[in-house]
Amino acid sequence: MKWTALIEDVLQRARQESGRKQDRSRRTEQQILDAALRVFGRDGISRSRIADIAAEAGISTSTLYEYHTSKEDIAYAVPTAYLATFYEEFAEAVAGKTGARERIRLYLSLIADFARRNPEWARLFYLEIWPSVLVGGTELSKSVDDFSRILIFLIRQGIEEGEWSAGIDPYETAAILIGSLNHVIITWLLYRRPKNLTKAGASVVDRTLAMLSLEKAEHDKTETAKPVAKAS
Amino acid sequence: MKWTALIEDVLQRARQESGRKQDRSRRTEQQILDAALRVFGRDGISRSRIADIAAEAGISTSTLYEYHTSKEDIAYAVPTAYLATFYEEFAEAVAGKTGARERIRLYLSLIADFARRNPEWARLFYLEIWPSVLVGGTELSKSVDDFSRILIFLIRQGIEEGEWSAGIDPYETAAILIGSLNHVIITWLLYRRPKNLTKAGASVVDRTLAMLSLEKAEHDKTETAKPVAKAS
Amino acid sequence: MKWTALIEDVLQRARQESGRKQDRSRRTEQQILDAALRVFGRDGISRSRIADIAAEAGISTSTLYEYHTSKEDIAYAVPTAYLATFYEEFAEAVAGKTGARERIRLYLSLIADFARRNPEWARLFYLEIWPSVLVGGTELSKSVDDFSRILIFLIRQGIEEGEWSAGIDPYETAAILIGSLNHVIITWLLYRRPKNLTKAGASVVDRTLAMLSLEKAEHDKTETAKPVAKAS
Amino acid sequence: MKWTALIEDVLQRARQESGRKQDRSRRTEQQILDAALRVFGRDGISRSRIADIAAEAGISTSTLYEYHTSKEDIAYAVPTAYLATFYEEFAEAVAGKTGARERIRLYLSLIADFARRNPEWARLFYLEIWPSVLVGGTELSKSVDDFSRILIFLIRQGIEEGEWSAGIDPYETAAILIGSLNHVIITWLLYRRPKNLTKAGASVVDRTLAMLSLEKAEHDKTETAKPVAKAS
DNA sequence: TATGAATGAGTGTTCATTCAT
DNA sequence: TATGAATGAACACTCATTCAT
Repeated sequence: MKWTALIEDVLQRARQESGRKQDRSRRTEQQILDAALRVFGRDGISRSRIADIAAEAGISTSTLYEYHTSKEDIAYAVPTAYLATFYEEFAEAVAGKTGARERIRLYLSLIADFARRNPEWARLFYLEIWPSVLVGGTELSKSVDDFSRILIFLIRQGIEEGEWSAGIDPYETAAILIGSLNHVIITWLLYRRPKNLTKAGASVVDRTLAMLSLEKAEHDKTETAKPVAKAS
Repeated sequence: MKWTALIEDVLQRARQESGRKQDRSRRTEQQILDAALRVFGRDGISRSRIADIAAEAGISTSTLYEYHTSKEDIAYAVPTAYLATFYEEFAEAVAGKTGARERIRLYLSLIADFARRNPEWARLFYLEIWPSVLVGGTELSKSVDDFSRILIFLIRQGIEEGEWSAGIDPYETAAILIGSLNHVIITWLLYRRPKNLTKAGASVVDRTLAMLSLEKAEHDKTETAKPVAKAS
Repeated sequence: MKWTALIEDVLQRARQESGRKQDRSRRTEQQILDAALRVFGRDGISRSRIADIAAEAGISTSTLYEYHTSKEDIAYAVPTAYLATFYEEFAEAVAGKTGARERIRLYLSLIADFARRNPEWARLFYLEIWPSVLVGGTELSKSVDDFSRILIFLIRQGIEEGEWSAGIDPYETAAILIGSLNHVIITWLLYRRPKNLTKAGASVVDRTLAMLSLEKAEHDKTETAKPVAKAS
Repeated sequence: MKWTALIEDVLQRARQESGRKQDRSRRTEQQILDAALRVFGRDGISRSRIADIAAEAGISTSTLYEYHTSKEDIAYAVPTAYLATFYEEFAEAVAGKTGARERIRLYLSLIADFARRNPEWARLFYLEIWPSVLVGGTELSKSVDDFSRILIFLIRQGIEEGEWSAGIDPYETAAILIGSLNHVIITWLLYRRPKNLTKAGASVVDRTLAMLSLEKAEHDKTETAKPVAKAS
């Protein structure tokens, strides 16, 4: 699969037209999502009451049920909507970039920056949604999986481009890149430290990427050494 | 603070033996914790019902209240108990090791292995407890913090021992080490992949440690290069 | 009151044409009644939702309210409409018949046959409407009462015609005739047994009527016997 | 199957030990059933609120749920309990009777009398439960079926005893006997007429039984006539 | 120590009905 | 005439927790 095709695919999954046409509906829907995010972020999903969400959205409980069939449904709709925005942002920003390394750099930095700009969503996503993607099969869980999918794709691309060693496990590399970043983000969400998440995110991304380059260099050295040894 | 003092401190906090003396009580208490772990792991903390835990433990709900004052109390007791076991195991195993690098290696590998041996607890800990350490101030949250504390301590020690660059941020290094490992563990919890967690854990630990060494080497080169450059 | 007057009266009450003139309205009204019958028959009145009825009728819920003021209103309109049809059918068919016995025979047989031809309505009528005619005073409840009224009238007529004993209670006789038939109909509705309701209905009607005749004969014998006894 | 075996079977199905042992429980259970009967009888099952039942029983809603898992469950428990009582009463009373005719007479008369003595239950049973035995498979629906089963059994026995014609359909005969009686009972429930249900019930039972005897006599005559005709 | 019984406070969800367009 | 949108009033059911024995 090509890069453009992958992005298209991801975008398509993320964009979920609500089917509603009328203007009023659209506005209400947005109000609900905003309200839900605020309430979920404040109380946590399980402790949130839909009555609160409705009140926060300025509508009645029953109206909320006109838009979402259950509490669970809302709990999924919120991250889904934001995920879509994130992927849109990324798709736009990545257009100018070539080379796997640069793309990964952009991707991971954007993740951190997006979390900083949407802290309530990030809290919800990293502390509640992600851990419970257990409930597989949902559209959402696929969208979450896309997170890794993109990274894995780019790592493989980087290997092809000779950026990183061919011998390494892409999944492990992905774990290092995204795991490190996640840890920084989660720490920020829990303790608001380090102060500047965007900077800290970029820093850890640059560092891990640099380490991967060093690893490649080291690897190349060893590889080259062997033939020489044989030749002698 | 010295290493031994740190470990002592951590152990002390973790060991929170409940004052129960009688044998029967102890057995019942253990049954409760086992049952709670199973139920929490299966249904998630918020969806678990204490009636279920009591049933699983083979006692009546009211009896359960003789041992724990509330649901929250149980939710804390379970991870606490395991955390204590983990720290005990680590304290024992680390006794023979010297050098920050070796200790970190042991520490992180043991984390992965412990998760593999106690998957239900790991599920609970990584997907529920950790993300919600929000509720700060508790003894538990301190025990969880000890996780990072030990690592940070060892990284600092490593820096002192000249193992890693002095210029780096220990917290970022910790984020890389533990974030990578966590990601591997969580992936395993959610998808049971990679198959062998102990091996995969050790692998990612070795790799990140190796990368840190390369980083140090690179750093040293640059540092040494400069004076040379100046000298020229 | 004369037979023709009774029938006229019954017909008039049953025919409660709604004032709608326009063609489209009429068609929609019919669609609503059909839909309501289907939904009521399927889910039972109390568990039916008007949203379902509207959907089944292919219109919006709000449109349904243009035709009926409430759920109760629909619940009455459906049986009323069918009851009217039934009485029309009966009025037409009975025109050629003379004699109370023949008329009763026709009446009861038609009841069974009508139920067979309109099983959904029958289900609604026998299992929901009839039992709850509790809510008296309505036009509908009067129409339901007409059911018995007609029968009672004919039984009295039969007594006058010397068909049955004068000493018997017409209400009890009616209970026997219609109770037996109802039981057959209800059994059919619940278990679809006997297979052929029209036949089974006719059979039980004929049998009960025959039994009434035997009773009359027996009665006459006893009555005649007595004077004879006295004479001796 | 023998008569005694049939009765045993019916009784066993009807008697449903609640499993509760303690005295307080038993009393509460009874209070619930009494309250439910009152409320159901007053408002109809679907319009009854369990909060009302609980209040009527002098307990809290949640306590009610300790005894019954759902509203439906209560709706079944009430008629079931009374049905059990009825079968007990019948079993005791029938002990002294021999002969199918006498037994049927007792059976049907007892049905009417039982309805008179328990009018709230009768209202519930005849106007709500019976019509909706649709929901088959329940223990209750079997207990309801036992109603007919007993009658059919006795009719067959009567045929064997030469009480009634062998040529007739027992199910139709049952429909006549029980349908007539039901109609009388339902009329009484709806309009409180005739005043004395016990008497009216006994009357219609006696009359239908008498009619069946006349039918048999008539049948015998015809049967005997034929051979004679042949002999000539 | 153990438990059967009881409960208060809560909450997600339904549905008939109205209203502005 | 038709309907999309909105809602108030209910209501069944849950569950952590207490208390008398």
